[in-house]
Amino acid sequence: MKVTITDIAKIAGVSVATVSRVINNKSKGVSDATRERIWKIVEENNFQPSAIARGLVTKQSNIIGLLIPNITNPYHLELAKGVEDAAAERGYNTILCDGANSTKKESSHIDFLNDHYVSGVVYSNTEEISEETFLKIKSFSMKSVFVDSRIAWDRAYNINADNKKAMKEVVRFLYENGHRQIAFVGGPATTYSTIKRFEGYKEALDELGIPFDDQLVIYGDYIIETSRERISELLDKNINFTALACCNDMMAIGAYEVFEERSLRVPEDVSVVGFDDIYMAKHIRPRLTTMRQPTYEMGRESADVLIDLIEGNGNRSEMNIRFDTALQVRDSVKKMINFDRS
Amino acid sequence: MKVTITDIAKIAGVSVATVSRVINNKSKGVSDATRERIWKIVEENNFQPSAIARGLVTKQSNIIGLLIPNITNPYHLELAKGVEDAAAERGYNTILCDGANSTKKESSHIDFLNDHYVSGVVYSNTEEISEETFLKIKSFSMKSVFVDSRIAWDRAYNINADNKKAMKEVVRFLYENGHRQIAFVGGPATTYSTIKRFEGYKEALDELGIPFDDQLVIYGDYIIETSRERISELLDKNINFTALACCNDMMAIGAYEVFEERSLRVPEDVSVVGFDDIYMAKHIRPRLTTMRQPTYEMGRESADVLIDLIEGNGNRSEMNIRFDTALQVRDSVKKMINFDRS
DNA sequence: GTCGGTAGAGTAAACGTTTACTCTTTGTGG
DNA sequence: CCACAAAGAGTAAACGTTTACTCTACCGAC
Repeated sequence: MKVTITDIAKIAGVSVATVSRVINNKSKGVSDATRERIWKIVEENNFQPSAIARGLVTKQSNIIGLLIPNITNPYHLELAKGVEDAAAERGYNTILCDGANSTKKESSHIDFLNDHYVSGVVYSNTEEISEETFLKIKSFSMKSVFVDSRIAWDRAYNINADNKKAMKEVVRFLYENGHRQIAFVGGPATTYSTIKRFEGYKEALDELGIPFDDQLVIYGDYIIETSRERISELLDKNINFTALACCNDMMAIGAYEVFEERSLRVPEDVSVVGFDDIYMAKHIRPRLTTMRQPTYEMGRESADVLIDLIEGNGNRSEMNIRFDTALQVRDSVKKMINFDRS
Repeated sequence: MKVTITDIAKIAGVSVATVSRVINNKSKGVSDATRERIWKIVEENNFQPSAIARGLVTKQSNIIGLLIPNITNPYHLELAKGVEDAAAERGYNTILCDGANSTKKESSHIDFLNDHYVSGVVYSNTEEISEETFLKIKSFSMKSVFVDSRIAWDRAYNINADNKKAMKEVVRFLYENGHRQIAFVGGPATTYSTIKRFEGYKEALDELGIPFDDQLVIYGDYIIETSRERISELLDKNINFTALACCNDMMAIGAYEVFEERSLRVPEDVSVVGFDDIYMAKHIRPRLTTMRQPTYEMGRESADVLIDLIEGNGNRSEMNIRFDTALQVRDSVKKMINFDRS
């Protein structure tokens, strides 16, 4: 049988209220002597207050939720680690929910979190969030922070990498290495990160005086398989390009595979740049040149912002937090002889 | 304000008990007419019973926990997906806890799960579990299932691949391809899976008449980095070997990298076999030949066994469940000219 | 016509906390 | 020495369910 606060009170010969005050570190209402005595008894009996009972009255749980679209993408995992670590440091537990790109699952996860009085939730890359789900989020009392998204809601904090700037940098880098025909491999076209990165791509092209060719723009799904399909199709159309700017590393891996099947060498025949810098990027061959996002840090920041919000000490004026990225130059881009340079 | 069972009762003009009977699908005590009427009201107001309040009285949560040592290993993720899917199908939610190889974290996770009346937990590969933690597990009322472990406890269900047989097969395969000097790259030497695989390695050697050389046995940590170190050391000692039998794919990836640094080609100069068949195994180059575990299925089975246990309909006589593995032959093993064959 | 059984429904306790309110004792300033 | 504040501690309601027990009405068998 589990030991309860009543048991402790009985042993100590005090009321439950006093025990409650002690274990919650309320500064008032109990003498130092009693306090110490109770702590001792608590420890001797290793009493753990029931999170459930407490939750029932406080309507708080010291739990935050984290909703990610797809657990198999290492990017989200690193984010999750960041969220978890930062939350743990502040005394919160994290419940990881894998939305698995399914609206139904997503919705049921949110219900679950709400039922359990989860104090807040971090939504990652949930661009495709359904109207119904969003209504729920708004009506529930859980605080919300959005990563890799841009939610038009005055109570939504948004945390993103500086996607536009990052992709501009990728294109410039490619340009400086002599590439002029650069294809853009996006995630879903409705996704905030992809939209922003496309803007960067286009803007860089403009600034560099490279004509935009919409045949060089394809959209995948942030996963290997669809990337393979799209790139195969691109190849089938016999459109010339010397480099690929991918919106994440998984799609770059897909590209590697297609090129291998077609006996095209990376980077000799075609250059590839990824995005994210997942763990695997430096372990595949050739090592992937990629735009590193501070994923772990972004996760940490998300949790911090969320918990500030929950605890009401959030006087953050800026609701859109942006992180800088950094290009990791490795072996997947060929330095071409650049005829344009004077 | 959240709508409660009392609200529903008021609207329907019945007692809360009746509403409770309806939403819990109790077969007795309420007429069909009333039942229908209440369901309608429940849906109109989209009432969700508070999991917290319910948990307080039932001491049940319809949640299971999953404790894994290291979330960055894709193997555990696949397991997690299996657990989650199977649990979801039976109406349970899963809380994923990343032990991060830390006893302290592990212990606090268990407390957390217990506090929340989690009905049961799946422990994955927690060989290094501390005495204290184990005492906790035993004393708590949560049901337990262990994957990739072998816990000596009469109430512990153990779920494993047939590790010994699997590793024998790996060695035989290598032998058949002409390899005679086969190094064994284990995880932590105390780990059940590594112990069993080592047994298989040794037994295969015996049966094939290959003398055992303990210099060819090294132990890593199931992660890339330590594998690199250990294999570097092995190479430094100038001990001859033509093939590596690794206890997981991550360590095989580590091997690839060391060999590359030393300008050794896989498989021309040295062959590598992995274990697990993680997602990445077919995406690295050369494609990794590896012993596939039905990881996802094992996750599903774990959840199923656990929930049977929880719901008390578990008349499983066999407490040790074993899964078969299957060798995935790809490109990392060289077929040597085999002088031994007649 | 009475008795017993049963279906439908209500009553209230219980789960383990937190917390607003109350009570008692002690200390302090004038 | 009195009035009053403050510190220490207790009382009991509340949180939203489930469930054992009770009650009523109706029906059928004898």
